Amino acid sequence: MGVFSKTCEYGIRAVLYIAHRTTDGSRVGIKEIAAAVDTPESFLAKILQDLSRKGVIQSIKGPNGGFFLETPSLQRPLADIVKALDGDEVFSGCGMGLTQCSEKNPCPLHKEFKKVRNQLAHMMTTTTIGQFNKELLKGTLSLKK
Amino acid sequence: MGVFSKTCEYGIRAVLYIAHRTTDGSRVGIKEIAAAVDTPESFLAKILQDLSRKGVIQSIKGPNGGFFLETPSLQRPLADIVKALDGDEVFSGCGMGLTQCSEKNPCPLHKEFKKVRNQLAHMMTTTTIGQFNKELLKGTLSLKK
DNA sequence: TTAATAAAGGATAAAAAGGTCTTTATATAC
DNA sequence: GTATATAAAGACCTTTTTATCCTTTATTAA
Repeated sequence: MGVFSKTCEYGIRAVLYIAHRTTDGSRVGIKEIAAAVDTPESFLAKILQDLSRKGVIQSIKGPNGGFFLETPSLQRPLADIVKALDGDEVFSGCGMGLTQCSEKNPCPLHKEFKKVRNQLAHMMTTTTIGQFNKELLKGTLSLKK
Repeated sequence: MGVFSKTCEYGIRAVLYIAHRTTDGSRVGIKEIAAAVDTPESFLAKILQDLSRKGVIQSIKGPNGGFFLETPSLQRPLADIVKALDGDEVFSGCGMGLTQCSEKNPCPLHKEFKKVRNQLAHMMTTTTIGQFNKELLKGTLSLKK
């Protein structure tokens, strides 16, 4: 088990792919996306459908349709993808699974785990969906395997 | 989904409980442990059985038997519990699920995610199983709910 | 208006995680 | 030895996650 679910891993990869492939208002189809980020096509379709319903990405049906990102969407943090797919437990939950864990009623790991959580949250909220576009176009960053 | 699996969350809580309850060579039974850390009893039994087989904790059957920790076990890092139950993907895996992700073939998050991972790994390898015993005895730290 | 295209939606299946129960093995006390 | 207490082991069951497939709906273009 990684930090994020498979659903979320696939989602992040797909959204970053869509971001750098559609800067010009064009759209990209599920087949191409799934191949490019190496995920099961119909499972990814469900995930993108979900992200589209939640407004993280945009989509249009029919010929020349597909998935794309409106310009403002490129400024959104990656954390939005995670929250949409996995919820925000990973950013706020107790490391040992205690629901009542807090400053007043801390678990043994509370203080230290909070630092890690916060660093993860900070990283995912300051990183935007669009910020890797140049490097993805250059091919210096990978989205598959 | 949190950072660790339920199995692992339960395991950590149980081991810390055993640690502070058995410093004098005594043992503690599954019933008491499960109640104290608020987990399903027979599921926790499986988890402790696994940790015992792997040498993270010790156990003895029969009357006055139960789970306990040999003195050296108290010095082991919490990371050992995580590795035994969840493997070490959480400490070393790619944030986006790429198996080939590396310095030479990095995913977009590689550099930043590595910092988070390393902080988590550092925290869990420098924290020992026995280090919370005093506070647990005092009752200033919580292991349930 | 029709045909083609592509995502949305729904039903289902397979695999993994989470959880329960019963039996067996082992240690202790009498 | 016998009875008893306790963890180990194994067989199950349930829920969630991961995954597939088929039908419907929306859009476009001819």
